[in-house]
Amino acid sequence: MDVVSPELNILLPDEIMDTEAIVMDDDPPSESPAASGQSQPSDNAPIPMETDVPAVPEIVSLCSNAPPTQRTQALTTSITTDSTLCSTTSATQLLLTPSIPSSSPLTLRPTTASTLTSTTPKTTSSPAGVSLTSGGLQKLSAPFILSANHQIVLNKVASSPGADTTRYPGITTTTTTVLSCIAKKTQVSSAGPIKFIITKAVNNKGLTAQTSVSNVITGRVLSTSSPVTPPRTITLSETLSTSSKIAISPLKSPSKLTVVSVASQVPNSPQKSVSLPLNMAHLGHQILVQQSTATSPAKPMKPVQTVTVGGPQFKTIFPHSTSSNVQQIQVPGSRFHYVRLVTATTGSSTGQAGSHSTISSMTAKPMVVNTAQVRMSVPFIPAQTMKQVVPKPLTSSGQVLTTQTQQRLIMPATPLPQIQPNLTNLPPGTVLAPGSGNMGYAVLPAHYVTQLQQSAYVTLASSSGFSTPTGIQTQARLPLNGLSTSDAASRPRKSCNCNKSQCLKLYCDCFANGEFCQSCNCTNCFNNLEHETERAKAIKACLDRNPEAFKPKIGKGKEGESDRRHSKGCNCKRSGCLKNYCECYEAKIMCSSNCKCVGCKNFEESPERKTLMHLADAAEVRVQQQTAAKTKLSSQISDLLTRTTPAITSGGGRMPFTFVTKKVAEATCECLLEQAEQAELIQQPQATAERMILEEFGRCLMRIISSAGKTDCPSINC
DNA sequence: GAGTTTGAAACT
DNA sequence: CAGTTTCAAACTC
Repeated sequence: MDVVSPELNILLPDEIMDTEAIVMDDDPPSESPAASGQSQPSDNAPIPMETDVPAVPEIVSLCSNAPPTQRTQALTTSITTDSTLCSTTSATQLLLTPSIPSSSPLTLRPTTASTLTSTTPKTTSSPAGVSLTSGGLQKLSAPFILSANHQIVLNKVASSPGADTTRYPGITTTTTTVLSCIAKKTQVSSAGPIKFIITKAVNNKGLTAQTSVSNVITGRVLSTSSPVTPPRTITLSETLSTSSKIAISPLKSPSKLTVVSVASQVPNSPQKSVSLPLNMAHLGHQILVQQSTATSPAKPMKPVQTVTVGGPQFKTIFPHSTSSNVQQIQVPGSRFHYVRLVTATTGSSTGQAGSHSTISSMTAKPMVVNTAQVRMSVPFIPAQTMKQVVPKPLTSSGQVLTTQTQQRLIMPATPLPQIQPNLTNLPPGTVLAPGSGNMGYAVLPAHYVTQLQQSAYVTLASSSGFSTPTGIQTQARLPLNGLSTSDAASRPRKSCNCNKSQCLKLYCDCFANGEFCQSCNCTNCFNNLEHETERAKAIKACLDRNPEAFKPKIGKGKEGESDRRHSKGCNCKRSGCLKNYCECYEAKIMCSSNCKCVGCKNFEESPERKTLMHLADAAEVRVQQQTAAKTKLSSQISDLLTRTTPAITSGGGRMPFTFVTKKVAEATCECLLEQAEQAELIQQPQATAERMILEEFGRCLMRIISSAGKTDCPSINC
């Protein structure tokens, strides 16, 4: 069956990260009969961001039309297959298993096998009115294809009491329905099994067992033939929260469910449509569309908010009412930091603040996502502070989108130049309008946000956008090249010195690490927000050359560092792999069979390596000793000062110099001056006078010494 | 700090 | 895929 046990779900995050570790479950052919006939392009390579997704909940939230009083549900559907088609067209229906324990994950099962062969564009809609429509996948018959790494998150909060809940039977909550689709490019293997896994992410309270989701969400997943690629997951998570938070299945949440394929079909429902270009899958973008739950029941969400792909009106809005609006997403193993911009809690939505959203994929077209409200998460630089994004009021359509029903789009900043906003003219960080060309998204590196913190807010919105203040959130570092998160966090950010690459090639470490250049020594740098268009192109070019380009080169070892190895291997010829020229040595790992190095000395038994290790250890010991010595000395000095200070006033145990206070010195000087005056008065020769003064000085010293320990403040009397 | 060496990335 | 060039970091002086 499509349902994955909760235990298995717990493992999902790691599995998702490690694509190889993920084993696709073979679905009975009956489940995806149509899929067999279809062939999906498997060209897409997983995007680093997407591959790292495990930690990041990928959510497509479908706003439910349930009454506001109902609790929010987030359904997370995980597609575990390598090649995944999340199309609205698929006939597959998801069913919620009845009587699911509150803690137990929700199970959606496709009532029918997903049809991959459908040539007509199809639309999937959540009960909330969110629909995914496949626009032009004639041959693929898939509404849209998401590469494995891509995440599409549609999160809507159902607010309208009149909303159609029938499609989501059992789901009574009006809160947030989240459907996350992570689709990886897949080769269209002949019948790829489709699996649905729906997990109740947070709370199951409102969920009734009887609810069937079949109509609500239809997902198709084509299993890829490539063994290497891990299955992708689409997760529908149900959350109770009425807050603006995006329902995200916790990384290790036991409630997480894995759904192989999910397709929602809600034809005819007015919906926002988001068209995703096929190539988008290549880029591995994450798209998060979330409609936050309306806090006030008085304002039911409108059933449909249409996002038109390719439409000029794609809008991205980042409400900034609170710092909570920005959610940090840390993806283990990924160099990118994702920042999830979450819709503000409450707001007045006017016009068609989309309670419904439609995502349509068009085969050959570059994707244009048009949504009144879309939020995006972008890979971020680690340890950066995120800043606010303020939604701007939409002016063009005359619709005012409020934070309540906003859809959020999370996308990697990198790929998809088609949807890349033109940020060139934007003041850094303040407001990001949907770029020239219909694109309503923005890529914000964390540090950039930090840089912009002084700005009142950062707004990502369509040209007509909204404006609202946003909060600030600090991001954690992502693991970098096999380094643990903490290591990465401790790792000082290196500034590059690029001159000719414009910091848009992998030569540039900043760029390679998915970071914007900041405080670098580079010249003619394009690795910044001002050149986001160029940067996006460069990223795409890199990914075209090597889909793994932004993935960590050092695989994480499962059994310790010994298992860490360079995914690609080094190619050293002269360094013996014992210098930092060698990426293996630099990563403090030994060369492996992946390496093509010549004269390698970076292996376990290498005497040279051992010598270096010993030297390095010795040096480290010396450094540690020096540090310890400095620390000790500093501590002693500090302690001494601490002890001596009170001794001045208290007396006993004082250091000798502590008795020579200013007062004592002045008294001594007076005594000496008086002695000199007396010598002058009696007309003593200079030599005698000097002797008298010295003798007096000696007496003063004796008095000081004798008074030491006797009084708090020695007195000098001539 | 300037110049050299090195190997990954990019290019052909 | 292999050979060459470009590039920036690592290294040396």
